[in-house]
Amino acid sequence: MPELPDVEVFGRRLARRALHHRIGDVDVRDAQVLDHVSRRRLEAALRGHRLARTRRHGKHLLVEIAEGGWLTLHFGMTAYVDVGAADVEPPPHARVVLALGGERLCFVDQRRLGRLGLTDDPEAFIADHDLGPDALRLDLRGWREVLRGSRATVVATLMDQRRVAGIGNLYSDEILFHARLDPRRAARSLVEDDEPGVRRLHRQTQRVLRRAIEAGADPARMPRGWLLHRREDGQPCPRCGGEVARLDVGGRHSYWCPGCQAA
DNA sequence: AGGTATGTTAATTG
DNA sequence: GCAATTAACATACC
Repeated sequence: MPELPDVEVFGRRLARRALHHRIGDVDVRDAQVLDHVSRRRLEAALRGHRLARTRRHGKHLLVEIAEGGWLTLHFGMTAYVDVGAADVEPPPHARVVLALGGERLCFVDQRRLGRLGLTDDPEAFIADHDLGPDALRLDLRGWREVLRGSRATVVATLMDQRRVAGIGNLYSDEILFHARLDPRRAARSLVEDDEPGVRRLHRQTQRVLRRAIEAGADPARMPRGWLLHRREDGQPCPRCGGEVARLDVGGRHSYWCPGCQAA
């Protein structure tokens, strides 16, 4: 599930409960989730040290280690951060568990596509991963640049982490729905002859992502009028009642309303 | 048993 | 070089 709002929520959870404690045991239960770092090196970087603050870029969460360095987390398809009391059993599929005083911090990942690593330099980390600007920090001018630079469709552009970081399948559909844009449309055509469309895209990206964060990234708590409750071919559109359609983009399914997302 | 899943990356094709 | 497509990764769920 983890797109920008999910990662933001994980970061806030961690910031609220896992900072400033002295780290005890570093229990790597499954080394497969370690990203180019050995158990030894991870333990040396963490044990006896403290987490100082969090920072998010797109779908990546970075956690500064007070004594130096940053922990990097990416959540793949199924990973999340769990913080609980030290005496409560970690959830199933906890892959890395840090002891933090009375608490324990878990990186949990059923499918093991998530990754946890270390970096000394967040900027270099972002550059190495070829990440574009974070979707929430992109202003109108930034959007024009992103769209102008792409020859792909607007839906592919939104999901391309190298162009703009943080938006995946679910939220690209939601944003385009509220911005009333046809996902198949060429990104560049927006800058060329649809300034109002560019403005809607900017505005709705902000609105949708912020609102999703407020809802704790839990779809059940998001507004009833949102498309994500109707992600199935033939479901009624929450705005016009027309049929939601499926579009296949890059091997996954995207949903939109041909009735209200004009070409 | 087979299809599906909100992500990333490499290989392939046009 | 760019964009689109496909497969692979790994695993639980329906």
